[in-house]
Amino acid sequence: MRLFRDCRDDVFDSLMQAAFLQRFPRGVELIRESEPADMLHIIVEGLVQMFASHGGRETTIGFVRPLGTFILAAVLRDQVYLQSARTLERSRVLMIPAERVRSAMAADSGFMSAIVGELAMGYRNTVKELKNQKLRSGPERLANWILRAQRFQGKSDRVAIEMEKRVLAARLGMTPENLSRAFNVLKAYGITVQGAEIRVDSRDRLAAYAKINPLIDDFTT
Amino acid sequence: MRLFRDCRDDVFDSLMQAAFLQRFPRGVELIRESEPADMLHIIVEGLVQMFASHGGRETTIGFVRPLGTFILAAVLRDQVYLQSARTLERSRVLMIPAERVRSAMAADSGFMSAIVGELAMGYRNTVKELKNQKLRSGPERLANWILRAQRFQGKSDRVAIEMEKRVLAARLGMTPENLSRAFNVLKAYGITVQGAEIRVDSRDRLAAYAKINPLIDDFTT
DNA sequence: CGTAGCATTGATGTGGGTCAACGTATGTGG
DNA sequence: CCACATACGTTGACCCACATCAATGCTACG
Repeated sequence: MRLFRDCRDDVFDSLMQAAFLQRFPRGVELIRESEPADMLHIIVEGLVQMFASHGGRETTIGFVRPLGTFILAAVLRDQVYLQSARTLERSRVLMIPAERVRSAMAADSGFMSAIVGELAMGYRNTVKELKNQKLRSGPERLANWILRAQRFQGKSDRVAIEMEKRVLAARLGMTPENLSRAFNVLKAYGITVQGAEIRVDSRDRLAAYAKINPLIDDFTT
Repeated sequence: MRLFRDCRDDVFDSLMQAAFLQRFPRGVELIRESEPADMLHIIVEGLVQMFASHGGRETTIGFVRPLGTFILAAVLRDQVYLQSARTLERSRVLMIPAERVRSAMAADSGFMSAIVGELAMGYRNTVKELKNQKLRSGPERLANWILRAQRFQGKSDRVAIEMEKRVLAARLGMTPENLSRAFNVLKAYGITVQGAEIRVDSRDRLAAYAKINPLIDDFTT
């Protein structure tokens, strides 16, 4: 994977020697905010939700899918986690002790450079997610999600919802009830839902409503 | 400053040779989102607001005060800015060409290490700001701001608002109207406002309402 | 002084959360 | 294989936080 591409062999071995790969069923809390960051997690398979709580409320901060990492920033600063993580699907996670990551970084500037890139990308994705949340309405976020899923899955006018709707709702920062209502709003723009399948009558009409913005939606920049 | 402490002398010289220090009056847009990241900005004096726009709306993402930096992540990835920045006070800003920062990083692992720390801290502060916004109500955010300002300014029961109220409102993620209302809400917890001065009758009552949370409020962790 | 911008207050609108009821699907045990 | 249980999904009613709009008051500076 990208993170280890420029890693020296001995450093890589040292990391892997201390690492372990573990399977988790769905709905498991992998880390909890306020705990010290003792492991770097790399998600190999599945889907993980990052969230935070305060005063009985909870908010979704983002999602990690293969081969993303968390929580790199806490590991690097040797601090507590600011976020919690739970699996949304059966997942496989590679865990590397934080201490090893820090010493590998000190020993191998190629690895450190990769870490910097990964960290910067995570940072930028968080900023994009924040903009998505604060500058768009619920139905707009859904419209953009559909367009992205369609691009990702192929060019058909059918889009499969590959997770439970309640999970999609959380991912889009809304309640399940409001997700239903958001789908109803999008009916006017040629969207129909049948179970786990979405039909897109007119990509153009949907795109006009969604107001695609590369500074929010592009996951490579 | 911390960012250059472990920097090799020749690398530091190379950075400073290409850098320039500039003064800006209040209300100047220093960078604009979607532009390529050509300069790393280090704020030496003053106050800068980071914000983003989309579809006619605008949202505050955070604030930078001395000796913070922006936009490190964009500079490191050689990408466009995702945020815009404007001065909220007269400010002095040190600007270093992005290319120099990247080559200095490649040449000097001490500097790279400092960059990693700065980037991770910025990342974590953004996450805290996001939690502050999404998990607290407006009056709660104000209460926490008052408590922090009080700690910062001294132990008196008077707290000075050192910026225009409209600026404070933006910083707290609300409109000026709602800031007024938030102050009214806090009357019940012993807060009175007189122009630019806040009086805190009982720190304890305010703190109980504010629900201080180190995972949101501490700026060092 | 007078005026322009800032601050406050009130009225109103809206997005989205919450609660409750009902419908629908899925899987399990008799 | 059916019946029921359990969870998920949808819909409607309602509420709350906050934005918006409009009017007025305040203050500061030329």
